[in-house]
Amino acid sequence: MPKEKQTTKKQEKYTLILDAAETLMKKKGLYSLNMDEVSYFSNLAKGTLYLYFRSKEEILAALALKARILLLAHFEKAVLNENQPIQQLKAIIHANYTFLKNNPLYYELVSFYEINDRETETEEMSAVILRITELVIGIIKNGQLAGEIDSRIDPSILSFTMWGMTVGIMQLLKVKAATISNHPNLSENIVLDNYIKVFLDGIK
Amino acid sequence: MPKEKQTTKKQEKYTLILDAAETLMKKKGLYSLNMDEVSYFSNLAKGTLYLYFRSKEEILAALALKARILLLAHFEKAVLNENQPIQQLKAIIHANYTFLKNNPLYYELVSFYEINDRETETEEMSAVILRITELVIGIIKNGQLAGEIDSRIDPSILSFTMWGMTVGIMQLLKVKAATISNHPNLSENIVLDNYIKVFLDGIK
Amino acid sequence: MPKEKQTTKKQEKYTLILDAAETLMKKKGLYSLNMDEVSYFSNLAKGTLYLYFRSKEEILAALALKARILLLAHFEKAVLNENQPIQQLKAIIHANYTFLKNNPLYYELVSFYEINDRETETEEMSAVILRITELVIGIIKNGQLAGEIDSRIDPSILSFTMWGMTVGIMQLLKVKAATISNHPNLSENIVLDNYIKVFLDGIK
Amino acid sequence: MPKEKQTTKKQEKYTLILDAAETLMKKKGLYSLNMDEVSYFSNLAKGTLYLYFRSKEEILAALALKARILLLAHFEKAVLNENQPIQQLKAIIHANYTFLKNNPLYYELVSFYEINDRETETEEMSAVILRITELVIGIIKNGQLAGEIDSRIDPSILSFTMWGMTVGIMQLLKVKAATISNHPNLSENIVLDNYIKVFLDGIK
DNA sequence: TATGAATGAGCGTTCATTCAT
DNA sequence: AATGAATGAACGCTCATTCAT
Repeated sequence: MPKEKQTTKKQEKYTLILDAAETLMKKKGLYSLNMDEVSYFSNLAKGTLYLYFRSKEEILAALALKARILLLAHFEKAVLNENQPIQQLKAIIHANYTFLKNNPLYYELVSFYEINDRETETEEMSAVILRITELVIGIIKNGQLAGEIDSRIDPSILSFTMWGMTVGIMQLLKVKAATISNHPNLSENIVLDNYIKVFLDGIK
Repeated sequence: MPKEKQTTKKQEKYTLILDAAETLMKKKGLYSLNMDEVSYFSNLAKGTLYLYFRSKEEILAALALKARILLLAHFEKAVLNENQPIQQLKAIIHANYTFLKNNPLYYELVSFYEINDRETETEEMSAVILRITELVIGIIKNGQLAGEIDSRIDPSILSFTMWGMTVGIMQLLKVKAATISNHPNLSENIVLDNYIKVFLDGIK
Repeated sequence: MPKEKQTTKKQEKYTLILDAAETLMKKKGLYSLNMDEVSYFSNLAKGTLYLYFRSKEEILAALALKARILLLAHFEKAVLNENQPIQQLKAIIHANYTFLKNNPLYYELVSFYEINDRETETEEMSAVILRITELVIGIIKNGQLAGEIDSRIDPSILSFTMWGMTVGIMQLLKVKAATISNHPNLSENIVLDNYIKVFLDGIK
Repeated sequence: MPKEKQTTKKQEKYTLILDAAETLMKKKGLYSLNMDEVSYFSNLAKGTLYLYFRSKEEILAALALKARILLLAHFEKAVLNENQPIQQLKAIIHANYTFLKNNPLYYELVSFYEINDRETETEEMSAVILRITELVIGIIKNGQLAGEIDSRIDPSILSFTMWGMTVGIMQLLKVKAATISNHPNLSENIVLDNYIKVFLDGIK
């Protein structure tokens, strides 16, 4: 069998396992993933899982990577739809929100590794976040050139800050969903828009 | 034995257990707390633990409450040291940061219940968060009266937003501590100050 | 304090405990009785329970005795209402059935000690069963004298047999209640009457 | 390894566990079975037990099923040895008795599920009881055709009644073994024969 | 490469009984 | 006599990982 084919086959199983894990997590949540079920739903023996992933943790990390890549793609697409830097930043925050809404599991995975200091975070994973950061830095620089963003702010620091704030707001929206919907004056969109307003006004 | 003394003794055991749990969590992290070790380190039989707490979860909740109360106290003290609303908000964010630095476990406990929708969150626990919210709302209102904060922003929404953003930034500082310290232009304080600047400029 | 009064008081507590245990068992079943709840519902400290009963088992035994005494009383009353031996036996079986229906817990207690060979069965408890046996023996003898019951059967053996068969039928009615009510031709009364018929025809 | 062999091996372990459980129950009684000891006596890790049985309860159920099947076989064999319906019924009751004597644990298991309404009673288990019922019904019908059993009695009701009475008598013999052997006029056989006589006379 | 049987430490919780006060 | 805090063995069950085949 040619090596390529083998690699393809290997890749297939790898994906198979990841898909099973993902399906299971969507059904039962991030924390109740267990190898027995992954084995069952991937139609692979339990031992086989360990030929593709050194541990359960590694499966999680792989999914987290996938989630980050998807988020990056989401951001890139959102940015392309806009011309003005400010609108692009806005678009990114909105993309973040829709991503959270449409892929709660992926967002949870992203947060999970953002919040907890996992020792398994690989360079590959960090690289994606770096690309997100660079995307944002680029926009900020453009905004500063266009005079729409305060030039005294260091772009990379701002990008960093923006990421932290936005993740914080997203978590708030997720956890306090009930509180928000019960409040008369509140809605998720109002909170989100308020955040965007404060942020954009803050960087002018 | 007078009833008072007994109550004191009971209180002592309660604290003993909580202290043991706290020490253990500081050593091994929030998630690896287990009743066997709590029993061992508190010099109490495992069954005894259940005379003071109905479940392991309740121990966690008690510690989370303690953490929240401490955080509130921290905030109140910080606010008292300042006269101007803007300075007070700044002080709160700084207090949040020093709290995180000095009591990482407590901060983790606060976050834990902020991020995960625990069913065990009691009214008592929510009440503390409410008091924090009200503290902030009060300051915002003062700031609006003094013309230092944009009057068009709803105070309670802003308080909400501020909480989300700040928690997000704190997590960022915690998780990305290594990244930050490696960066040449970055330091935790710079990120923090940048956040504060953006936030305060944003609400002017 | 006169000794009598003390005894009375002692008796009161004894009854208190038994009542609490009974109430609890009615609520949650024979097997889930636990000393914590007995303590709580009797308003007596847990240690106090052990001043009146050497063990939980002893509480069970006391209740089983009470149940047997009540059953005996039930039988005696039933017998008094009839003149003819055959009718009296019939009445006893019916009394057994109504007792089961009205006091399922008591019946369970009676059965419990009939089915399992409890080491705690006291002479007092056996004595009650003996009195039931003797009651039945008396009736059988009368029936034999009256020519209504086959004289060749030894009365005490028959009494023994009758007790076994009846308890068996009662259990059947209890456990197979669902099966019986689903069956088109069956009802508890039909089974009971059939049993009575077979039994009475069998001893003629 | 051929699949057949594996199945055999799997079957062997299943049996191993069941045997360990059985041995333990014979030693210490139905109720004190625990998984630690089953693990120890089967030379299998505790986790392994759960590969073959979903729960402790399932082990009990499996043994109860085994007991029922054995009892049915016992009955069928007893019936084959006789030609006359009345003799066959007699043989069944005797078979019941010898079964109790030879396999007290199995009998306890049969009773256990007869007395307590276990939610785990499977269709397979009910099916065996049904076959016993049908065996008896068939005999009764034959007896009625031959004019040896009262035709006015509904066979299925009678079968039902007979099962209840017989189980009751067996329990009596088991629990009151001591009482019986102490009595001058009594012996287990006398009680049994008396029961059979009453029953058979009753259905004529 | 693939299997899946086997492992066994680990977990949270219960509860009858004891005993110092 | 009365208390109730304290005990600690016991229990059923889970699950990531290993390894002989």
